[in-house]
Amino acid sequence: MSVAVIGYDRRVGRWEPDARGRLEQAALALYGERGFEQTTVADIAERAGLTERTFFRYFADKREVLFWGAGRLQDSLVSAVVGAPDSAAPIDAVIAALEAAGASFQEGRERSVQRQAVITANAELQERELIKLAKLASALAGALHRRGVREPTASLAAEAGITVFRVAFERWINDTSGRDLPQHIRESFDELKTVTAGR
Amino acid sequence: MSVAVIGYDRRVGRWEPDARGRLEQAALALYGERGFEQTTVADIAERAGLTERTFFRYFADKREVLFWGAGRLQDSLVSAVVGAPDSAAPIDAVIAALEAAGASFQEGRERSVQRQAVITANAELQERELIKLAKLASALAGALHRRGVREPTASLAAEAGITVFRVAFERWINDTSGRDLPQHIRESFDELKTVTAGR
DNA sequence: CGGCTGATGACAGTAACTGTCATTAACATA
DNA sequence: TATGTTAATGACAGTTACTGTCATCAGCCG
Repeated sequence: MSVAVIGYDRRVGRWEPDARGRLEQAALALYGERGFEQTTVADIAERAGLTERTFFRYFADKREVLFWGAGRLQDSLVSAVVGAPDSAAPIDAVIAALEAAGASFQEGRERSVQRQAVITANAELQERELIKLAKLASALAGALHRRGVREPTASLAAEAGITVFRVAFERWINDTSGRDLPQHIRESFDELKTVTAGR
Repeated sequence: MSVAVIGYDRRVGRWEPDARGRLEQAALALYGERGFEQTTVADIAERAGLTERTFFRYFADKREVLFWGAGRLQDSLVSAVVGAPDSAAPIDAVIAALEAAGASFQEGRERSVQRQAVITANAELQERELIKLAKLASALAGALHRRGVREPTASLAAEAGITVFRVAFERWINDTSGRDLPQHIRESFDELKTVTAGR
């Protein structure tokens, strides 16, 4: 049994620690090696030294391994928007929050690139990504409501912000010039302003 | 066998005609009655007097029944954008196309309301809707490219247009004032302009 | 009349996900 | 120390979406 082999002596509790982390690591590795569809949950569980059933105790489905981190991102964005200076216009509060969060992506760019390659190669994963972004937009609209912003202004500012982020993120991933994500966000936002400006 | 019962005498070919239409009708009815998850493909096939296997010959998956019409919408939007006057700014070409397409939704508003209720009640269906809209945005960006618009302007104009459409569509669905979809699109677009305008 | 075609059925198979109960080291408490 | 409780996992059966493959057979065409 690999469970017994892998560092049994170091184990404190009854089981090898960090089951969730091991599952995540196994899944990401396999998705990268063979692709998402070609990886079964049984494969992942086996590599992690666990069973399929345990996988589904930690992740709602096979896709969620790649996305459960989105919750933290959402929380930090929401508090940034809520805590923005009263003087900030809705869209500026949103963009500033995205820039700040974008900065923390900077360090793990290579990881983001690989993750995005897995997602881009699979339609199901793109669907999941889109709904996470939609929830993010919805949460940001809620944060704007807390600032006293009304509809449809709040939704449009939040959705426009997410649009800027998506375009900027894609450009950052494919960027060879070394510009960082916050910078791409600023540029895309400026471009959006230009695009929507009446003549 | 219900196949034999349902108008056997009127049948011209070997089988009851319009298998696809019968499957679609059965699926929409069942999704409305019991909800999407509580409906199995076997249920749908049975009501249509066909087998599960045949369902999957017409629809790639259980969700696609609700979305295969999106292809036509996309085609009409793309040709509207391509055929817009040279003088039209990118975003205006997109919004005009959406308004025109939106007008054709007007007649079947009740149908749209019911369909949207089914989608809103199910996360999987929302995912599919989002990816259809994303493809739409991508196609619109492509249409703008054909007008000589460059990146990131094309993507941003297309995505911003889709954002406007989404917000407008939601408001139209929940509207009690009787304003039509094109009008909601105009209003949302104006609001977006205001939101993104620098002070 | 006979051969071909295309829509469908029959059937077996895979894999994602769920429900349920059993197991057992660790821990708490008497 | 004994004993009951808990929490993480395993075992296992079941459902259902979806796929591959081959059989069927009415209608059409030569």
